[in-house]
Parts: sequence; structure tokens; C-alpha cells
Amino acid sequence: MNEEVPQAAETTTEAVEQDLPPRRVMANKLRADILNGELPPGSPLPSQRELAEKYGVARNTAAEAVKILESEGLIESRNRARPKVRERRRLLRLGAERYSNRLRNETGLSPFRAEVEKQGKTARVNCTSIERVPAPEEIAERLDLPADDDTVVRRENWYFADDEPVQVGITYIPWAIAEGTVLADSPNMGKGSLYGRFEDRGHRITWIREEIGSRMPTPEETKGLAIPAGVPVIDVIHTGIDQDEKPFEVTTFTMRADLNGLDYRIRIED
Amino acid sequence: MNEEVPQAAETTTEAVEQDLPPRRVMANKLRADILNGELPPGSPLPSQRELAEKYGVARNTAAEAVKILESEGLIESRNRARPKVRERRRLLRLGAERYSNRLRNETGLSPFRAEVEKQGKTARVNCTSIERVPAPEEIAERLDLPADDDTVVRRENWYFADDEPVQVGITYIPWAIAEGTVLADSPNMGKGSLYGRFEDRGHRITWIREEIGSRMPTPEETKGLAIPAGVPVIDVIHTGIDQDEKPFEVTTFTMRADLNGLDYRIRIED
DNA sequence: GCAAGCATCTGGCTCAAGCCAGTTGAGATA
DNA sequence: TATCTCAACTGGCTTGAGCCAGATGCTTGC
Repeated sequence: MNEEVPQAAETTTEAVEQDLPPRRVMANKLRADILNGELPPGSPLPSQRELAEKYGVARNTAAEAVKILESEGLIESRNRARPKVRERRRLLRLGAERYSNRLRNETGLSPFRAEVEKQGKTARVNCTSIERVPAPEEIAERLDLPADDDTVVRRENWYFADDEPVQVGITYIPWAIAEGTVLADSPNMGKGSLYGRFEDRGHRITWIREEIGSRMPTPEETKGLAIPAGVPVIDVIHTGIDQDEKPFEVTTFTMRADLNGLDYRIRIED
Repeated sequence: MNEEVPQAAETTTEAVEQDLPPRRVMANKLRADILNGELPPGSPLPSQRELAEKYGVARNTAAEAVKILESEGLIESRNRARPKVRERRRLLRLGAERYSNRLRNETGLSPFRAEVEKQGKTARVNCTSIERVPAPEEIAERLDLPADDDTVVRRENWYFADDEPVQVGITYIPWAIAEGTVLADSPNMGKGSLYGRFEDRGHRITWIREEIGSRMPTPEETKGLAIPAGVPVIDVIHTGIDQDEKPFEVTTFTMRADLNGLDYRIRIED
């Protein structure tokens, strides 16, 4: 490096520090390095001790700066190994077409499988429990259950793409519909999967309602879905509605937001 | 690879400490107190110094435990005041009906206003900039713009509910459509708002595509939307599509996830 | 060429001490 | 009664010291 070539404008740099505490200044500089490609995705950060020396702060402070970036989702640290700049993963895009009756009849696949395999990954679904329980209030409302008969079948499913857990779904089915069918007691749904069985019982999926929110995961979810720090979850309350406008099924999904997205095409009614 | 599928078990309490580091144990106990109502929403936490003494740890450690809960979105700390248990706010529920042509013609309101006022709040929208720019790649794709003519009007809007900033939207409109209309230069859209003007130009909104994701906010977003720690944002890439299946507008929304949710009712095609 | 063993390094976590700016509430003042 | 002042307190943040378990990489022995 020889002559000083004057910079144009400062697209980024020196708004970085303006009486901010050292850990913030440091975090800002590291963030800039990540965003401008100096620290490309996948590359390990320098050690805390090196960073501390480089920026003239205590190791503690350096660690805090790193933690800031971690909480922003820019950095991933695994156990006690070097933290790395997080790689942007390709999202699973979940649309409404996956519920299509035609698609189901043609492929015989469940909505999740259909979607994941379309995107070139390997799908796996684990049904971890099937129980008969009284419906939680939120669910009873959406299923229009009478107060004196709110028994539902609760089915818990874990969804994997390429052997990585990506979401959990809990399906609630009115007992009146599930009774005496595989819905009530078998993890194996057969051809056409869940919605095939609903159709057998006279409920053809015609509308869905999707209520979508996002929040930070609970500790249980963090553990169960192996969610890295700085990654939220997307919550979806999905209601299946049949040809007679009757809800026949509610599923609550909890999905890792770094691996899943939603993609809907919706007709606007006049 | 044996995936860990956690069980229900442990409805709540005493898995709390099992060789976890003190700050975790402490966080778990505090979390339990919050979830079981001992510390109701809105109530202030004891001071760090009190907590430290109560749990027999250094103040530093107590502060870290609090920070854990903050990052989970359970606690809100404002500047240098006592942290409080976060109150669950009512969500703005954004559906697709707000784009309805009939609704627009009847009320003359923009989609956001229609939705917010329906929910009994006061809506305000600030148009902070209108520029003519080349379309970012993501946008050009969705608008089907030819590479040699990718000029768009970029309109930045800030949305407030009851005077609180809840989302930002950036709308991109092909220059060919905006040229010579208020779309190109005026913050004031007139009756029927944005989509009224599109209709004037022969583009009646018929379909929308909504691509939804979630992530932690950038520092700019945190500042601009006054997002508390532990709250993610919901990203929506919204594409407006007309009666001829032509996209005529793309808007990217960034919304506070603690104040906004989405609620779609979607017809399943056979 | 390969596996096992081992010393080194790293991040996770805790502590005690301390400074500072902003919040808070009680009491004084108008 | 309403406003102002001010001292006490609070959380934010930093430091430097230190312990530990796990990751890492080199060396040794087969």
C-alpha cells in the first residue's frame, strides 16, 4: 500500500462510531466487514483474544460484541468451536398449492412431502404422538366445537428436510371425524395422506385459513428444532375448511425462520 | 444420525436445573415465574442487585440472566429503567381482503387504513420519499421488467397505528405505469389510494403474491421502528397482479412481529 | 498410511470492582 | 395544586482475572 487514495463519500465506514460504547463500535465494524464481504459466509471469526487485542478492549467486551452479531443472526456459534459467519440457507417455500386436491390425487403425497421433493430435498415426517384430548380453547374456536363435545385427536408431527428438523406441526381433528379411522390412532395415513382420509370422510379441502406470526423460540423449541441463536420462528395456525364452509382440522406449525418461508398466491375477490 | 425428538413430559417446573450454568438456572426460574403468572405482564423485575443477592450470584450474572429472557421476548427494558415483563399486545391482523376492489370503492381507503380502522385504531401513513431509480434485481424479476428498461418509481411509506410505527413499505412501480400520474411524484394518492390509481391506468388488482419470511431486524430497523430486543420482523414481498396476469407493482413490507400478524383465507384450487 | 494420544487453544461462563448517565421519587418551592 | 430540584438508585457497560469442557491439531506409535 503506497499512496492514499481519497475515498468517495464513505458509503459505510465512519458513521460507525459516535460515542457508542466500545462493544457496539466493535460490533458495527465487524458487521460492516461481514456485509461488505470481507468476512464471507462460512468464514470463521478471529478468536476472542485476537479480537480483543486488535480493538484494544478486554476479552469480555470482544465476546459481547460477537454476541450482538449472533443475536442479529449474522454469526453462528456451535458449542465451543470458532464462531462462523452464517451461511444463507435456501428457504423451503411453502405455498397453498401443496394442498391442491389434484396434486394429492396424482402424487399421493402429503403437502409437506410434495413441497419439499419439488424443491429437490428429501422429506421425512415423524409422527411422535397421537392422543385423544379436550381441545385447547384456541382450537375449539376455530373448529366451531360445541362446549360439551370438544374432544379432539391431537397428532404431533416433526418434519425433516434432508434429515434436518425444520418444523413441528400439531394437528387437531374433531373426534367425530377421526373416530374409527386411521386418523385416530395410526401414524400411517396411506395414499393421499391426511387429506386423503378427510376426503374419505366427506371433507374435501376447499379453503384454508392461515394465521401467521413470528416470535423468538422458547427454550424447548430451540432445543427440539436445533435453532441457532438469533433465529426466530414462524408460527402458523392453519385451518382446513371443506366444501360446506365447515372447518374440519386445525394444525399449528412452528417453523425455523432461517429455513422456511411462505409463498401464497391469492385471488382478490371483487 | 439419531435426531432428537423431545417429548412432552415435564409440563413445567423442576427440569429447571440439571448442571446448567447459574445464569441459565436463574433465567429458567424467572421464566417460570413469568409464565405461571407470579410475575404478571407489566410488572417490573426486582433490581439486578436484589436478584443477584437472592440467587447468590454476582450482579453481572444476574444481568445476563435477565438478558436471556429479554432475547426471548419475555422482558422489555427501556433505556435505564426497570425492565418489565412484556405485555402481550394485540396484533394487527393483515388479510388479503384489504385489497378488495369493492372495499376500496366503498370506503375509498388504502388497504392499510381499511384494516387498521376496522380494528379500532387510528391509522397514519407517511410517505417519506418518492424517487425514480433502476429496479433492484429482486424487484425487476417480479415485475417482469426487460433488462433495458428497468426504471421504477420507488415510494417509501411508514405506517403508524395509534401513532406507533408498525411497518415500513417500499413500493416499486414500473415507470411505464407511473409516468405522468400522481404515482410518480405525489404523496397524495386521492380517493381509492394507490390501487385506485392503478385501476385508472387499467390495472385492476386481481391476484396478489405474498412471499413471507422472518428474521431479526437490522440496527437501522431496530431504530426506525423502535423495535424492542427479542422481537423479530416479518418480511413480506407483495406483488400485485392484474386481470391479465401481469404484475404491476411490488411492495416490500417490514413489520414488527410483536404488533403485526397475517391472516389469509385462501381458496384451494382443484 | 493411519489411528490413538495428548498438549494447546478456544469459547462459555463467572466473579468482584467500579464508573456513568438516566430514571425515579420524595421533598421543597412557587 | 402543580412544578421544580436533587439525591439515591438503577441498569449499561467495562475491566482483568480465572476456571472449565470441548475442539483442534500435532506427534507418536503401530
